Amino acid sequence: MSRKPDPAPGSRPTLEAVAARAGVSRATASRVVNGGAGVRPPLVDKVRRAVEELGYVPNHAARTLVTRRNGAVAVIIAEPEFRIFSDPFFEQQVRGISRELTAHDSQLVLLWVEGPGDYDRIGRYLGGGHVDGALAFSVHNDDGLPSIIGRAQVPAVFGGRPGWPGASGTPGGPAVPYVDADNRGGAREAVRHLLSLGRERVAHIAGPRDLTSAMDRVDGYRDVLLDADPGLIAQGDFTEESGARAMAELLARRPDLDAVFAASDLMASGALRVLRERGLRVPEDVALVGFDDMTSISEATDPPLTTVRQDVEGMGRLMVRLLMRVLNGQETEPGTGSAPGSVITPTELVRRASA
Amino acid sequence: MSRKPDPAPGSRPTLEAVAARAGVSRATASRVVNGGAGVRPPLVDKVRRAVEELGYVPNHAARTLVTRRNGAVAVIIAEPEFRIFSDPFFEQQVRGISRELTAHDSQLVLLWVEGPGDYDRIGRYLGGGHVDGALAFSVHNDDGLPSIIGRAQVPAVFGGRPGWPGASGTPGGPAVPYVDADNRGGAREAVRHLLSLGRERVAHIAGPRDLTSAMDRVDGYRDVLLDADPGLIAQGDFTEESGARAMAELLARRPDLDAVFAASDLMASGALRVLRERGLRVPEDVALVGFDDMTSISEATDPPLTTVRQDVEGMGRLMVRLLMRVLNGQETEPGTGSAPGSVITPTELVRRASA
DNA sequence: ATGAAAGCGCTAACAA
DNA sequence: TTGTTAGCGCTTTCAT
Repeated sequence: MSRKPDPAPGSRPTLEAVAARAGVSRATASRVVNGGAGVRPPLVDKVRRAVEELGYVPNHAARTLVTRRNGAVAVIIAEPEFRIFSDPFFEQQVRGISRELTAHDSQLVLLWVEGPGDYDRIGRYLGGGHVDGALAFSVHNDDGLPSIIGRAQVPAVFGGRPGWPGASGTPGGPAVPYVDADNRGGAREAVRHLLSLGRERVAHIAGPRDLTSAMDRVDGYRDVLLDADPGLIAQGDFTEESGARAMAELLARRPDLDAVFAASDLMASGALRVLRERGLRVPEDVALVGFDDMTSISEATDPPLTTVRQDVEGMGRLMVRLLMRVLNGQETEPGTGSAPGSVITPTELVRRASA
Repeated sequence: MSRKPDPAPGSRPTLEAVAARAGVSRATASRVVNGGAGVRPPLVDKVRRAVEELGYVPNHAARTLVTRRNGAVAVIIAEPEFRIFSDPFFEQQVRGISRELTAHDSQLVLLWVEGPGDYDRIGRYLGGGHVDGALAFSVHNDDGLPSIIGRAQVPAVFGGRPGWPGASGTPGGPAVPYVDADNRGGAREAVRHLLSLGRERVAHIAGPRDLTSAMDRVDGYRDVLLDADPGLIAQGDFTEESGARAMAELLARRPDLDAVFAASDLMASGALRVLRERGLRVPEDVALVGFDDMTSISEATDPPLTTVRQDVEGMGRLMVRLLMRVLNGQETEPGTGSAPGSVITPTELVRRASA
């Protein structure tokens, strides 16, 4: 009877069906489905009821096709970080992202990069318009991810200040918006705290050289201790083990040190272990400050760690907000040719017993 | 000049543009883009070149609209499990899923459920046709997720045999395909191993009652020890702490026990701790077998744990394969009205020093 | 306030 | 083998 063949039994109802049932046009049905602004209440009601009865759910692809909005954001996680999901750090950041994305009615599409071999696939995906934007984490400087993202021309926000050129606004490379903690400021605060305690020989256990967060913390240390003996700085890699090694090194070079600022709680706990093995009391003989406030560590050590806290979940949420701002074009205002702004979130010194 | 207005500078080239540039029809261009079967080589070349020069990338939404295929699969993770990402178990399973999905040119969309309040959102998403199917994990019996997925009418595969009715093929509820390890068989093997060692009073530390995997392991234990003293079974919840408590309980009830089969390595390690505190030697006085073979635990204990291994990554991959089979309709063959099959993967006893 | 109609970019019959 | 054409389901001017 009907001109158009009846829909297959398994297929979902379309807007058309809703409109028919409500006795309105597709346009009106669409308006109602999208908020119903400018439609008279009785009609709104009719359509709503039809939607209900038919169990209508908008077809995403069709909508995307015309609106050019996907309602999805990619979160790119490279293997080394994923491994670190055990690291409360990452879990928290992803949780923040997930929550904020939900608040923006967007979905999280997880792109798991296991190696450079996956870059092609990722690039194709990003370029294919599957997602409105991407969230990535600043990994090591030599990482190829940034350029992949750049080529895909997809709006992106980084977690952590990227270390490659262009990130800081170098002409040539586009400025990438990022969200980072105030690592430098936090480090300064940690060191100043140690000085305020009367400590005079404050050592530093630094994180990996190719991580901007680690380097920023060294810079903060140096900001306060302008003329610090280079021998007071030892290199670590953010692991417990490296913290222990670095501590041993420092003790060998400067047995007279009376304070240590470690660039991560994990390294601080390693340092603490060595300190105790050597019979040095914390904080009496050596005061110790960590960084991150990973409570599973900082509250568990004996004594608990004084450390620098960063609001990791908040940083995750901020990444999303920044991205949304870019997506909504609020960054491309005609007057200001300004690049999308990055955000530095404040840190906070958390005093516990170790310093 | 042209009938259609020139595309906006920012927009991506369409198939139309590629076709025009290659001097062919859209249909031919489409054919080439999708493999190029049945198109003569010279044309294929031309089109390929045009694609290259224009940097053409197919529009996903448009393609999905007509093919009704998304190339995306949702992985639904509820908060409690996400937390367990620290659990190598989950990380491995998701890795398996991710790899297999990639092999099938599908994307992983992570749906993170923080609580029952999220069910609506999840249901809407699943129903909206954003994904071709869903992968979920069998959580506790009272979980509402299964029904959400059922209502959304989206093909799904579960990790772990669901505990709710219908899962086992109860009429009324649709049978949900799942992938699970042979928990019962593995448990039997563990207990038989203990018996083969000459042990006569084998106790069991069971996992949570609302987890089918845990209950299956109890069943396996009972299969072998038909007339076991109920006092030889103690209740745990898969945590280290609960394993310790259960061990203490067992020792109080049956000081004469000479073997323990714990339903998880974590609980086994807790039991081990208590055993040693009581001055009991493992395996001399009490032989101990765990389950899971989480090497970070089983290889680290002293003595290392004899345990039952399951191929977790493989199970993840299998979940995807099963789903793909459903998606490709290979399960709906006219003749067989059979429900999509579930898969039970074999386990393997790994002998170390504890038994 | 509502409806008619024009596409969004692509695939898949169907023709040629 | 290639091209023509008809939609997929939706949003959005533009009329009314």
